[in-house]
Amino acid sequence: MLSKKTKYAIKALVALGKNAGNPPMQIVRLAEQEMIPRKFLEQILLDMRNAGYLYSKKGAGGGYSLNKEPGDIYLADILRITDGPIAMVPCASLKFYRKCDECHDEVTCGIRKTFIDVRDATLKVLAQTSIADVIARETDESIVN
Amino acid sequence: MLSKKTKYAIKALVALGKNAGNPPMQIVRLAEQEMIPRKFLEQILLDMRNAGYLYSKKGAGGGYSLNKEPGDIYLADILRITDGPIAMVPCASLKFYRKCDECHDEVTCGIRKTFIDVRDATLKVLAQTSIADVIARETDESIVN
DNA sequence: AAAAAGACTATAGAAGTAGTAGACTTTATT
DNA sequence: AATAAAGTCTACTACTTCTATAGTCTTTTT
Repeated sequence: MLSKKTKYAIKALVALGKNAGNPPMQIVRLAEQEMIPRKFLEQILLDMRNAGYLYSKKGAGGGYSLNKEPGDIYLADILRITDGPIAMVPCASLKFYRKCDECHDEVTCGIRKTFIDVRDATLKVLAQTSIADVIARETDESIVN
Repeated sequence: MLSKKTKYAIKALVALGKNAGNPPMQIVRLAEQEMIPRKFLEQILLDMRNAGYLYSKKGAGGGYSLNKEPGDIYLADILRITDGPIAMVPCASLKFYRKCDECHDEVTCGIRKTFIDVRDATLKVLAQTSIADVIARETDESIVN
């Protein structure tokens, strides 16, 4: 399951994406608008900023805005910042590889091979879906289930 | 991330699959062989048994064996027993659907639509991979990464 | 100087995961 | 019939991670 942190992060990026062109948005406003606990959102935005996705400005008239085009921010990258690995087992992770505790022989592990397939299938979606895509889909009612 | 419970469950099913034809396997032996804490494994096997995947026999000479063909036990079903939903958000789950707390309008939610795609991609692998497939892949060294 | 914003660190509470304990039931063997 | 060998079931504890909150500091504008 996605953490709330990740959901909040995506919602914040979407909101900031829609706000592009306008003056930066303050944390408080974003929090209210998206129904996210203010101080929690603060941390999340900081993470995203430190990862280069957001630009922030202090002082009166300051706030947050996107530091990239919405079309260049992919969900896979966001998830990795907020939730860590995308793979379901550490030994199948591309960016957070770690040996599984329970695994003696990784090369012949049937479980690992299967979950590498799962990872690839998941990434095929998440690494190709950008914030712009998410925004575009919001108004597209063609997909029902 | 997969819970240890799920990993243990898969390993146990694989071991029991390989043991098919022989007398049932005792929990203690299975636990030792697969390096799974005995009492924890006990619970897991019970769950799998109550879900119809295992047959158990009490008393001397008793133990556990598969109640289905290894080819008829799919990872998706196991995961659902041990970890619950496969989707990354409750509102995108087929078997464990629940409304997301943060979501006002589900129909137009771009996040939901994307994670339905992820769910489908994941299921395409997990609902088609059986314990028999996992066993088969163990000896197949053709897949390296 | 004051006010408006974000930056950063620490901590607390809640929930979920992993593992342990123990008493009970069924079955086979002697 | 008694004993031993298994699985059954429920409760509980420890640990970790997630969610959220608090407070102090820094920067920028007016």
